[in-house]
Amino acid sequence: MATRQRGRPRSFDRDTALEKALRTFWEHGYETTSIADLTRAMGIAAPSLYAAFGDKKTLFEEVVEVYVHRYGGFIGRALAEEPTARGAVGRVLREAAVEYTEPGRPPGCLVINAAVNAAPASAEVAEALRAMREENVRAFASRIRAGVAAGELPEDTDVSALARFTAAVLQGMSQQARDGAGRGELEAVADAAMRAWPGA
Amino acid sequence: MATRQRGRPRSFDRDTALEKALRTFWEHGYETTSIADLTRAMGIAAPSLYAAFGDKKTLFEEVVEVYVHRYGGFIGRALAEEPTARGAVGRVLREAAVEYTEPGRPPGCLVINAAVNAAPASAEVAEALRAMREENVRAFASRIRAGVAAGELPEDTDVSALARFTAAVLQGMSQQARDGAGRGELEAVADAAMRAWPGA
DNA sequence: CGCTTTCTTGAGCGAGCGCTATAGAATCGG
DNA sequence: CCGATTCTATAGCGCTCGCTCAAGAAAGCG
Repeated sequence: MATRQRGRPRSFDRDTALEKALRTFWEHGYETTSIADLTRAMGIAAPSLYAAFGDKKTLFEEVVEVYVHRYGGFIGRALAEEPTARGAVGRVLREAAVEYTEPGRPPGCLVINAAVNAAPASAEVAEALRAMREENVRAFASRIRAGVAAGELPEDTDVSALARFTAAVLQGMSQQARDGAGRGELEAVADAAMRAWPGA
Repeated sequence: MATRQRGRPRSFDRDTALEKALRTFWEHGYETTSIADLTRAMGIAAPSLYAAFGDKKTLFEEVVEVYVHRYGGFIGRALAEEPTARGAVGRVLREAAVEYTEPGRPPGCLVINAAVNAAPASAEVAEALRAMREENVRAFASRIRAGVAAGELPEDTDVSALARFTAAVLQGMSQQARDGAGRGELEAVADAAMRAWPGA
């Protein structure tokens, strides 16, 4: 069919505007980004924003979806592609040092930092990000457990402790990045963390 | 002298009200705590708050001062009292696991978590907390450097990397605590972190 | 008892919040 | 061209924000 669109066409590019919103939320967080901040960054007026993206919470949810796909994929790739658990987690941390300090982007991780301070009205958003962080812990644990099963790591390895430690380091690196730490400093943190692994 | 106070006496206890404000800021953060939240928690009306504590930013500064003295002292004590750098940092992390999950308190650390998401209007407050975190990194580095000088740690120890790693773990532990991690889980993170030390 | 001083209370300021009603502009099918 | 449709732009809704004015209450001093 390809029935042509009726009515007045949209005067802005939806993906471009969404990316602008993403950057704004990434830099300032969910609650501290106002609709006025968004419309300014996106170059559109409020009614256009609401027509194209729904309300603030819905827009943020779409932003998170895009963020995870476009900027958070390195974690899943490292865990899936590296042959050893140690290599996988080491690559996650070292790549995080790069990702979190990439020039031309807000520093740190949106999922980690965008809803740390949330009023009760934003509890759902904060909880959604918290669940994603918890899911990361589970992914680390799953990969480490596979490493134990494969004989790569000792049988008595405390899998969940190592997974939670990895997540804590990642979160610490993200805040350090926001506090101004550079790529080299974060890489040193990542290397230090890997020395905590069994048989280092 | 002891000139008695003239005029109507204050109807609330200043220290008690300040502690209530401290808990509220600790739990919800600087920007996401409103004056209405504070007056409700402190049990006083807005003009009384402003007369006794100044504006919101000034009140927060006093809250931070009390917080550091009352709840943040364990870091300085551990660094000063332990005979070795390794023992000092290990004690900081293990005590943090306890402090950050103490029942009857908001989880995590106010200095680490209260101003992660800050609008430009609160930039000064966010920067003040950032400076305190940076000061912590320097304190860790100083103690570790002393350990190297004392021959406790190898000459080629990367002092600033180990210091920044410690700070990152501490910050990660604080966020994990806010995300619901228990004392035991955080202690496991602390123990894991200490295995990253030279000669572990 | 006044008089002064200090605090409390209630009301409300201007500004910004998330969000939307309304009217006009731009494109379609016919 | 006409009407239907879908977007944009202005303006403003009710609400909350940080903060303060004005009036009254409670204390000490003479």
